Amino acid sequence: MKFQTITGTKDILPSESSLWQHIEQTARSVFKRFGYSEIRTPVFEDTNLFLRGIGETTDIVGKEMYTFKPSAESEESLTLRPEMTASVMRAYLQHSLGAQSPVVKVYYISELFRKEKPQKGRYRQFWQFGAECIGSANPEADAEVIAMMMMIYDELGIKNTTLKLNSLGDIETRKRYRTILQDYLRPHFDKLDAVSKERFEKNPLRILDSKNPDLKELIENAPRILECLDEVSKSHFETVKTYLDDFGVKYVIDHRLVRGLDYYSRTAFELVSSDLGAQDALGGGGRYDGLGEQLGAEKEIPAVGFASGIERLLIALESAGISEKIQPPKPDVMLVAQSPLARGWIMKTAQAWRKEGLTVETDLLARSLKAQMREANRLGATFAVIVGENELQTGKFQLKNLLTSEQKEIQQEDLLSEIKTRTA
RNA sequence: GUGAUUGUAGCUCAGCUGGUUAGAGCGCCUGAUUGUGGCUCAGGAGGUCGCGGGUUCGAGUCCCGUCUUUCACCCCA
Repeated sequence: MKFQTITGTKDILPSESSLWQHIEQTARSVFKRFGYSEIRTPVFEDTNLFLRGIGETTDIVGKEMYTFKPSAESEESLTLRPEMTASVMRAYLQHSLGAQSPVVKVYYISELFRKEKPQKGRYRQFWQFGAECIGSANPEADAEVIAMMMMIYDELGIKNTTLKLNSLGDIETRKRYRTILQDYLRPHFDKLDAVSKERFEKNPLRILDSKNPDLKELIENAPRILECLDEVSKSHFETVKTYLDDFGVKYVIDHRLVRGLDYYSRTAFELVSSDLGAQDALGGGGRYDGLGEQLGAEKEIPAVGFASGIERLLIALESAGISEKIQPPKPDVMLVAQSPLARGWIMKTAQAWRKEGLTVETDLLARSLKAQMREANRLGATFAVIVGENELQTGKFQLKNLLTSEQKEIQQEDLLSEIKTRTA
């Protein structure tokens, strides 16, 4: 029996981890500059958290959750987290984070679990980085979150993206618009496809999202939610757009952008890339003022956030030719031993130099000098030091620069400082 | 869940209508006169042809099942 990864899961191998670290470091760096702190929550939660938070009619909750009982006789139901926002809000409420500071700004880099059929840019265990800004109802928060997300992509060098922007208004607006949309669609009901007919009652806004080309014209001519906005949402949206203009963040208004999770209100946004195939969303987010109350808060808790798929970002980095430029770190020096006695010396010296901060390689296979040199070259070491009986007796060492092929004789006591200055 | 698609050395792939010990490139290892890498040359290791059945004198090649890969629908990051 050969073991292998479960369908929809992936190993991140040593050859790829540099790229992952590069993405994570870039994200952390931007988050830090915006004053966001990291939050880490458990990978599993009470199933009800997601039922309440995400919405029971959504596909995520309806058919994509990994739900299990901690033991056969237990009443409890647990679920591997399919997204982070509900967990973050749960932590915010549980620890009364809002009582300590009026605005709580957190980010995460986490793995999530959804039992979907895998395809390009979609896995059953996948990674997201994202941020939540909790406590401000003002458009400044929306603008900042969007700008922060865009800055990460910008610093990673991602081009060919489109930022889509829309506003869903407040809850009243959505209710009102829902009726308006249904009234518009009702005379055309027979023309709708099966999926859209299904959505007509349950979630008519999703019909706008349909990829069916036959419905294109119908959807184009549908009444737009932006024209139905309440006054507060309208001016909120205008202010968000003004800030984005000021920041130089480019966007397009997309009337069809209706985010899938129930808790969104007002601002909704999505960053799409043409490099990605059918799953074209690199990241997305929006305002979710209603979530806190859904999870049991006494009053409305205004909040806005975004989430980005790391595997999808990887695809975009790949097609932009950026991923190949991120190389794994290379050793400063390879210590090459020519005899058993020399091997003892290089082991001790390697240990000492590593404490000094150098990246030092040695051959663990006791191979020939030639093989050790080959290894040094393969690893991309800057220097090789060849250590044999002569060196140990005379205290004079051959320091070879593998990048230039220059070799010179150095006194033992000067080796470390020479290598340090030349690799700094 | 539905519909397609893939599966041969570590990697990328050949293998014609079923026929003797399954190949290439890259990578890996060793060597090219005894203490020196990268290029070149020579040699070498490495494969239950996803797995299980079946057809056949004979299957990597045909059939069935199963798992897996990839892509799309659905949905989403």
